[in-house]
Amino acid sequence: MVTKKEDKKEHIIDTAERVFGEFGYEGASTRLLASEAGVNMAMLNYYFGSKDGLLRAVLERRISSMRAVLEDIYQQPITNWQKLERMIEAYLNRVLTNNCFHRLVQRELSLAQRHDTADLISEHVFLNLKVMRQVIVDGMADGTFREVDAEMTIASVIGTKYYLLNSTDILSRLLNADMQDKVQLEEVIKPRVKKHLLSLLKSYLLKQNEEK
Amino acid sequence: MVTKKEDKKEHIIDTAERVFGEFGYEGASTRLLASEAGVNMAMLNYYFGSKDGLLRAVLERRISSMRAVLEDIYQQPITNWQKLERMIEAYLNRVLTNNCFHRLVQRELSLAQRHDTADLISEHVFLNLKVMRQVIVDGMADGTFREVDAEMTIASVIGTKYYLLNSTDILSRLLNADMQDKVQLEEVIKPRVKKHLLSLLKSYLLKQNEEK
DNA sequence: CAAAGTTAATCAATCGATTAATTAATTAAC
DNA sequence: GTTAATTAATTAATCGATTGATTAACTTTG
Repeated sequence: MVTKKEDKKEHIIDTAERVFGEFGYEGASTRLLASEAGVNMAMLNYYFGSKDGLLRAVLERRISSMRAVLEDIYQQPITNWQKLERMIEAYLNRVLTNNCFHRLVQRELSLAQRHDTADLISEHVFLNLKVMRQVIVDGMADGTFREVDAEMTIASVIGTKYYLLNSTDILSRLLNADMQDKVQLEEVIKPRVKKHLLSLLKSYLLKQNEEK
Repeated sequence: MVTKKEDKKEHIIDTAERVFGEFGYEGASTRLLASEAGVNMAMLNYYFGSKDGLLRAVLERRISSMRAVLEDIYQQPITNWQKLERMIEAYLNRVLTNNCFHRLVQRELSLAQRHDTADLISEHVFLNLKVMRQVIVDGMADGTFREVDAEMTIASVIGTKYYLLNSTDILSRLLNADMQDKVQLEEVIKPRVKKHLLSLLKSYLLKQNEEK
């Protein structure tokens, strides 16, 4: 039964995603990874070859799907503002739901001395950013958006989300909400970020933001 | 001669700040830290007690001064917009210049399983954010700012800088500039971020942003 | 009974930390 | 001032613990 083996692999990857996210790559020992997943330590090497292979498996599982979503939105026959709206919403859902994963990604990217895996992510993330930038560039070209620094605007959008994600502790205090709590995150924080980002971008990008 | 000893300690802290920033806390071994600083490994424990003590020394050196700067700006007899302007400029100068340090701080804060030192930073950063938030709250109270989500607005400002700092590699490609290069960072990136953030906040916060 | 899956035991390497011995710097004695 | 005594600074060697990885034996599966 292939299913059972694949289920086990999936379970290990699930666990590793969380443990890597909580402890960092260096901080998560193979023994910890194994015991958290409830398997023998040797199984990690049996399935993934090495600790690095496990990290790669964690990354590759999620890495490509995000761009597919963005590309799909980009192709839709809607206004550039609507595209931006949907992209932000899609990104927000991804990032805040699979928060362990995105924390892991962000942390590994921030290391100057990186693993080979970092380049793997780097390329994919870069392409994601380019799609989002293109929407802003298109919007400026067709005259619906003001002339802004497209790249920096993207950086502000993504930066807001990553900051929320990676400084959970501090922001929980500032926002008066427990961001560790999945329910609060989903029902309070997420709508709040969404509203904020859209309102921020609306007043910055859209020319006709006086009438409403 | 006390100076010589203190110079040596300072040199070790300087080096540790960079190495921790590049490799992460777990990734930077005591042997590496020592050899990069050009001292015997035992000297680290002699001066700082432990690896953790060295990290604490790195953090404590910079941690308190930022708030002093912000508090000073907050007390000045200027408009809230001007306060915000100056705070952003001050923050930007700090963060982009001592980038290794701020990368280190952010990375340690993003770990769910943290060192005691993380709480030390957490408190200070939180207080910094509160001061900046207060400026926005004040501005809304005196009617010069629109009614916005003050906490989220702060998150966007800090988040922008955070993202620039921690995804250097990707953003260098997106911005078409080498952010590792100190000169370009100082003369190209910094003014560009500054202009972007101020222009973004201006259109979002200030009511009279039509005339100019 | 052959292949895949799983285990406990163990590998060398590296981790942070400490030791005891040595050198340099400071202080005290005269 | 010179020298002896005392403290501080520095070194190489080594500590036990833990790291990622591998082995060989064992169990399950098809």
